[in-house]
Amino acid sequence: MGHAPEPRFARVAALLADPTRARMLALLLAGESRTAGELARGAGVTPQAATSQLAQLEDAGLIRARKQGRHKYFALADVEVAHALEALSLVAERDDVTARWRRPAYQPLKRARRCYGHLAGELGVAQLKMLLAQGHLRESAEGFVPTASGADWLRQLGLPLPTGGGRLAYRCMDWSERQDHLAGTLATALLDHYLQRDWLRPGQEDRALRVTPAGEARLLPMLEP
Amino acid sequence: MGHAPEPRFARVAALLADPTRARMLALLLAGESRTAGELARGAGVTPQAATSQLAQLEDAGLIRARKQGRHKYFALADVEVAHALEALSLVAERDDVTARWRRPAYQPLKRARRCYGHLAGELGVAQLKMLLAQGHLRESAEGFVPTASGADWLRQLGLPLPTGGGRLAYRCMDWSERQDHLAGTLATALLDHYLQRDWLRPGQEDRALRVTPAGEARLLPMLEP
DNA sequence: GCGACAGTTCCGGCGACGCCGAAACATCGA
DNA sequence: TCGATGTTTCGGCGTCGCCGGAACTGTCGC
Repeated sequence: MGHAPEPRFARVAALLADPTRARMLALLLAGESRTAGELARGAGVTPQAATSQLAQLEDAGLIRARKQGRHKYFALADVEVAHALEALSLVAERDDVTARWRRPAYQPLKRARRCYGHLAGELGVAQLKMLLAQGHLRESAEGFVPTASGADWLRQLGLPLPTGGGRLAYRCMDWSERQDHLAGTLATALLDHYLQRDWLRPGQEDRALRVTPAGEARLLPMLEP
Repeated sequence: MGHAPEPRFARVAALLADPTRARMLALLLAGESRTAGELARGAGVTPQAATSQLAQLEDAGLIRARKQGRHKYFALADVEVAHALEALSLVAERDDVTARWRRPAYQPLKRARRCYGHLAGELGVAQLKMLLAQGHLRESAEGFVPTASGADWLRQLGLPLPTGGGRLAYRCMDWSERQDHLAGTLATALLDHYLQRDWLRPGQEDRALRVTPAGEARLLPMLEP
């Protein structure tokens, strides 16, 4: 035999399989750049080990590096890598979703978290539901487009409509809620806005987002009917 | 430190990382059930090795087994596993798509192949384009719904509208064409129809589908404007 | 029942890969 | 220029998991 070539996806999977690399990627999945040292600490390994793993991820094109002074900042290469990680997570969490997410340690993560720059978790799902229920977004061929009332809503929020840089808005499967949330440049702009207003505050160690008191006052009424 | 748990997706990735398991999954990605022996031969390993790997995949819930006499038939567990494999492939092929698919050995695979039961490759993309261009499908909240003309077209083909058993029709990214093709129970029914009419013929060793002369006469004019 | 075939289990060997310690290299602040 | 901090290179060790040989269980055909 021996005529069967190894499927290409196996190479990528091997890179995601190592716990250290996986932890680093999970950190980067929040959408922010991190330095090599941060990633090393976050993954619980020495800087040498981190260098080695990060080099492999970069060689394979899964992450991109940017040197700045004596720091080296890393980020996911593109949205397709993020999608692959989400798709794998969806399978990995498939079995015992309910049991897993009930554990106290995971409550914040289930509540709200970042998914490659946009909002995910219960809040992310609620946001998309609200935007559709209020008629602020309309389904289109390639995702969503804002309606007139949606443009109003954004203007009232003080947020210009993002231009360029990828698809504006589309569905993204949420692997804790198993429903769709909003992705795209619009979703990213919205989350940035919430963070700037300090309605949500990022955690240090993971992708979780805490709802601040100001956020409770402004965000929750906005999202819940 | 040491507070960081290993992301769950790493476990799944580890299962997809081994070349033997990856080859087996690639075979199953065509959507048909295969026996353990077939998978062993297809992966180029002894039956003992195959048993071990298949057991791991089954324990993790990536594949499902059904015993029948002295044979054991395996299939992917569900569509989410297929999606994860596709998403990984999309990343894996990202770099050198054009170069890779130009190689003669991959031409049939690029031309037409099965993707978890539905048609993919150039033909799959063409099929979706035709259905949309002719107005046979209309975009909806959860995917596509057939229009009146679409129902006519199906009736003319001698194909009843599939009922139940998952979403009817939706987009699925094609990783050789980097465009969408049609997925869902309707897409599966269409491919089954083409295979029954012997317009397409499955390969033995991989997911490729060869276009028969009858298929050239009936299928190509149908799909190309 | 008896051989042939499909699939399974146990076990020893081996290869691959990630980790760390030590030391070098690069950059920043004073 | 000098020390401090961030990142890289190298060598050696430990571990994990895949593979194939041999032997066993269950099923089919006669």
